[in-house]
Amino acid sequence: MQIATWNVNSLNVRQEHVLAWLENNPVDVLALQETKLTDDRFPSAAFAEAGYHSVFTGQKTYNGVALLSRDAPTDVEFALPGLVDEHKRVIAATVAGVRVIGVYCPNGAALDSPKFDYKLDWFAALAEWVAAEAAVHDRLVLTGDFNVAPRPEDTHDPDKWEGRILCSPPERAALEKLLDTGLTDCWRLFEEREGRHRFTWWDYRNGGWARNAGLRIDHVLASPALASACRDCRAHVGERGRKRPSDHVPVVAEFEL
Amino acid sequence: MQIATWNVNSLNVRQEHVLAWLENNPVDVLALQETKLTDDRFPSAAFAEAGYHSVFTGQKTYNGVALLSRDAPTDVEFALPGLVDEHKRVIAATVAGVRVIGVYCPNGAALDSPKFDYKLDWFAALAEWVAAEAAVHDRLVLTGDFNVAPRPEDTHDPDKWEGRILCSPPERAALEKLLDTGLTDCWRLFEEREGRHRFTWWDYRNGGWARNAGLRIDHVLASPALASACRDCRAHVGERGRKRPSDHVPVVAEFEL
DNA sequence: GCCCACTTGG
DNA sequence: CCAAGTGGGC
Repeated sequence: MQIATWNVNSLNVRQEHVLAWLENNPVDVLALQETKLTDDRFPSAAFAEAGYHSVFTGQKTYNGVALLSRDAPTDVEFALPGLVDEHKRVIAATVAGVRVIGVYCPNGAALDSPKFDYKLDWFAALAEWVAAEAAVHDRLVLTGDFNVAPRPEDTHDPDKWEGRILCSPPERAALEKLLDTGLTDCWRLFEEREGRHRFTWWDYRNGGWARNAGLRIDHVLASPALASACRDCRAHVGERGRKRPSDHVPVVAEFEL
Repeated sequence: MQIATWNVNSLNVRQEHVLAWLENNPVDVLALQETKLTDDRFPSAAFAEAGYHSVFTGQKTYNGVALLSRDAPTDVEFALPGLVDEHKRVIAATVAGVRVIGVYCPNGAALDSPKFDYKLDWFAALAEWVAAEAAVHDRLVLTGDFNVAPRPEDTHDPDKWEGRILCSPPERAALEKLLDTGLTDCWRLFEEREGRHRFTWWDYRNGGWARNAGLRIDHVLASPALASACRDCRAHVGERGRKRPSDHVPVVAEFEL
């Protein structure tokens, strides 16, 4: 079973990229972030044509998440319980016996911004909910754009990034708390393998991609039952080099179930 | 000798259209309107590559005119003398012994708008200057987007257009005053010929092109010496059907000199 | 409708 | 750098 995540930065603009990628990579589940689409505009028909069910919750201009799946999703939830939040950042569903939670975590803007406090509160609410879900679902995947690079080696330039937004101690602690609920960052199981690329996001600005100035901020986190069955986890870095790319690339984890 | 006019509605967007069209239609002079480019951004090099000299006067967002020519232009003028005008709407040059005046006449907005008064004042100043130029230059062409359809038959639907902006009596009188200086509307010399299309502009709105709801508002006006040498005048209507077209098409007049 | 400038978010 | 919204012009 393959489960993937991709922050598409506007599904309107990236719809053809996603369809083409799914054609070549017929994963079982794809979590999308930053669809930037209200639900009435979600292109369900195009994905159905490609053999995918879709569930989604979105808004104009910002945020918006979706889950595409080959098998029909059940027990769909469209928000974090226990947090009043205008932003559409969470969607969960059970697919083929696996609980999949797709998230678009807040960016945080800057350490001294109110948005940073929102980010930490949001992670705390997520951790609480994921702990509850993990208690119920043996097979659970939490995936998406976390806007946190967990370690110095997950940045192209630790001297530049350590302590800054996406790499600060409070953000890393917040991510760590998610892992403390018993989840494994699947990518780390395979990072020593050949041909593994280290990053999942490259800023549009300052030629981030040309300079390989990236971060690893998109993750697939798996419960013990799934982590032990994980056979691969990689970023599809080539997508960043296409025309009109998203600034994020897909990350795919494979499980032997 | 072929002299053409084209309101490109942003040369930034239409640069490739113009280059492709010139490749197939290597006219001697092409007058452009609505370049919407400041002079520092005018793509002279691309046109030089294609074998054209260029002179231009433009501004950000609005207006902007240019003359492209195979032969080097001389005696270039960049404005209407005798009118203080922020708008870059006029450019004149002598090319191969022909005085070419390229104009982007004001639209006028609506009959009761101050912009309408500006339009009439602008035409009056143009007529005065053209009369002076015509006295000096035997071979003279005044061409561009005049934003006036001279006669009912220059509209797709006279019942709708007569009396309205672009077709009102004062505007037609203002255009007539230009012709009174001894100029001929070249298109009328050939309008009975087969395969002649009647319009040069179709509104982007309401499927103007699909409905052939056009107007003839782009003209080539020639002095007697040139009018008697005129062998053809036609609109290149096919350009309106291309991808991301301007709302205007090129109009080409041919002179046997 | 389409194009531009400006703003906000990242 | 890229995307989306607003507002003006035609």
